[in-house]
Amino acid sequence: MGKKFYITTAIHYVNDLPHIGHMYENVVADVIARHRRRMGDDVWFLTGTDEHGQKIERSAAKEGIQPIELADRVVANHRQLWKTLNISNDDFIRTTEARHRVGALELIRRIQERIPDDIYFGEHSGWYCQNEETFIPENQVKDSKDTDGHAVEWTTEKNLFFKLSRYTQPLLEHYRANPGFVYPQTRMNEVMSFVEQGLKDLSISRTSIKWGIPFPGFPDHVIYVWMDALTNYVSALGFGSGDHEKLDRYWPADVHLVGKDIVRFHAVYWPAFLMAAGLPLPKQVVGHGWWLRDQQKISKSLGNVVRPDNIIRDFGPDPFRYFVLREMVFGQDQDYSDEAFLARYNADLANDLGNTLSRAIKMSDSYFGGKTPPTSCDDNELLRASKELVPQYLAAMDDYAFNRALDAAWRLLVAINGYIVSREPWKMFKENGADEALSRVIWNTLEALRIVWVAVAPFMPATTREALARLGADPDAISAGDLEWGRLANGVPVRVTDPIFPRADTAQYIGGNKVEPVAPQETTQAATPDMAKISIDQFFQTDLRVAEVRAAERVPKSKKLMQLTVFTGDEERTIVAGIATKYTPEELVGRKIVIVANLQPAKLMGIESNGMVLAASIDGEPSLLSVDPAVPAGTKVK
RNA sequence: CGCGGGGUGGAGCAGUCUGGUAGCUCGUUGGGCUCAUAACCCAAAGGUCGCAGGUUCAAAUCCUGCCCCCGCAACCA
Repeated sequence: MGKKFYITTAIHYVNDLPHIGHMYENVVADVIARHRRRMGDDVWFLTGTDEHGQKIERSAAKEGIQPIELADRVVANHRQLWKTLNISNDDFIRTTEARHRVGALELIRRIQERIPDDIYFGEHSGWYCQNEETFIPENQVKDSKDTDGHAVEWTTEKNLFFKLSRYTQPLLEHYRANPGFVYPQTRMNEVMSFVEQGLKDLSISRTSIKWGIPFPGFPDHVIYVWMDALTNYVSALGFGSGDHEKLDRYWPADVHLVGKDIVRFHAVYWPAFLMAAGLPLPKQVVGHGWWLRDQQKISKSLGNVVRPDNIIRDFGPDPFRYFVLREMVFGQDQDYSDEAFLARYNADLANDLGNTLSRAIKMSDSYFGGKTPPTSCDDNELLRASKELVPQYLAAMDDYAFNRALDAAWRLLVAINGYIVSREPWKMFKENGADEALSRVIWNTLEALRIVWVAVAPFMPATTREALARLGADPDAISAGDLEWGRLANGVPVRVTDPIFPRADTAQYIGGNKVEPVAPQETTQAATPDMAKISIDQFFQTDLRVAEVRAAERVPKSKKLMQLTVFTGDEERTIVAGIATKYTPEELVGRKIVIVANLQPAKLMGIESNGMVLAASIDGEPSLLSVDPAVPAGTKVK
């Protein structure tokens, strides 16, 4: 066995089905794993699921089932998807498994044993929502209410804390000594500037959540998020179990592959925990970018979640795997669309890779009786091209620059097509039959193509097997050595059959099969039938009035806010409204609008707002309600 | 001075770390080929690489300043 290589994805949260972002992460990890394996490494590839916490608890309660039942169901989906996508993980860890609980408890025990005051009982204060039984982040609290309108109160809870502050310097030293610890570089910079500001101690338990691992010695507390979730990377190797064979072999991890949003937790919290427990740190945290939809972040709340199930169903896993790795510059964000997929599918896979396979095999089949040509060739332009491009390909793979790696392979493909046209084998055959010169030309074509497919193998494992078999090559010969020139045997059968990537009719496909992402749910359109009906008395509690805008100015530094001075018939008052994206101060002054006059005052960007202007909102674009200019200010609206 | 990403031919993007003829896909135009999946090959048109300075023999690439766009965060009572 070669040197060990341990790679992990983040564990995915089971409150929902996986979307393209999860798929991408696991495919990237899989490509790296497959590549390392064939380079001779002893690879261990871990993925899994994060299953504890409030959201699961609540979703399960909503369905009237136990959290574990919900988790089991969603996990089955995850596992099925990874199977469908041909993800070659060696293990799958669930945070609800006994082995994980054992590992998490062991981590805490080791920290307590080594540095007793690194975990201490202290106070955590914040806005607590009774209804949701949780602390609400400061930025989601307005007027003692959270975003769902539930009352919150400033609460102090006694919690277990981890003395993260102590690790500010050790972490910085580690970063300086290991500049490649976080990749790409921009993420490293972010992490460093975050840590340089000084770290605060971390709350690592909750009493408000029941669905979790009980904190040792504090039966009312469960281990909170990161102290629980991050431990999966060692608990999956048997940490704390007594059987440390895998742990000894594979830890520390070579790569933690995660989304850029959680790089911080993997590059700060996790190494700090490990330092405290006296365990070696992972070698590298690699942050990938996000798939966007129409330039927007994909999120459940926006309702624009992309699940390219139709693409995978209709084209199989390999084209999808190819697409996400070819299209995205590793580390950056990238927009997803079915159209972009189809464009690449047709151009790269059908026209280039697939069609070249067809034409090469067909020629060998007709000229050489269904077999590869009898004569090889060890000096020609395709050989030289492959000698130049294969090292570029390998270097790009090492840099996680998958787009460049694939580009190198495709340049060889372009060379092959150019070579075919320049030699005109069909003419050679017509003039001189299947002579040695023709044999060399066709063999070169097949051999170069074989190398292209070997290069593509980690990306499209299933299709590669098929293609190599058609070429008369060994379907399993995809190791690094198989990228070398000269391995295709003479006189072995080739297989002419249907196109390996049939062209897709883009217009037809988009028209017929496209699954549009769910339209954003506009909160202002929430007039659903199940919305509780109110009495007319309740309605009249709202004091709606016509008001005249006397003055308007943008709130400095604010994108949306406009400060209005309005006349309500008896007084002037200040209202701050989020309409600056649509209206200019000039067009507002003098306008008659409708306001809610008896609203509690609120401060927005430091300005007190007394009331609310009414506006219809389309995709966040406000359109003010207005009345006939003749209606005097102060008129009641009902 | 909140954090980050981006501005490269009509569209979408590489290239920027490690300066040295500006590249890919799609689209457009003309030609070639008929082995192949209306595929493939060649050629052409089309770019002041956001702007302005600077460093350099040489800048898309390095430095400084500025402008614009997009996320996140902070505010759409």
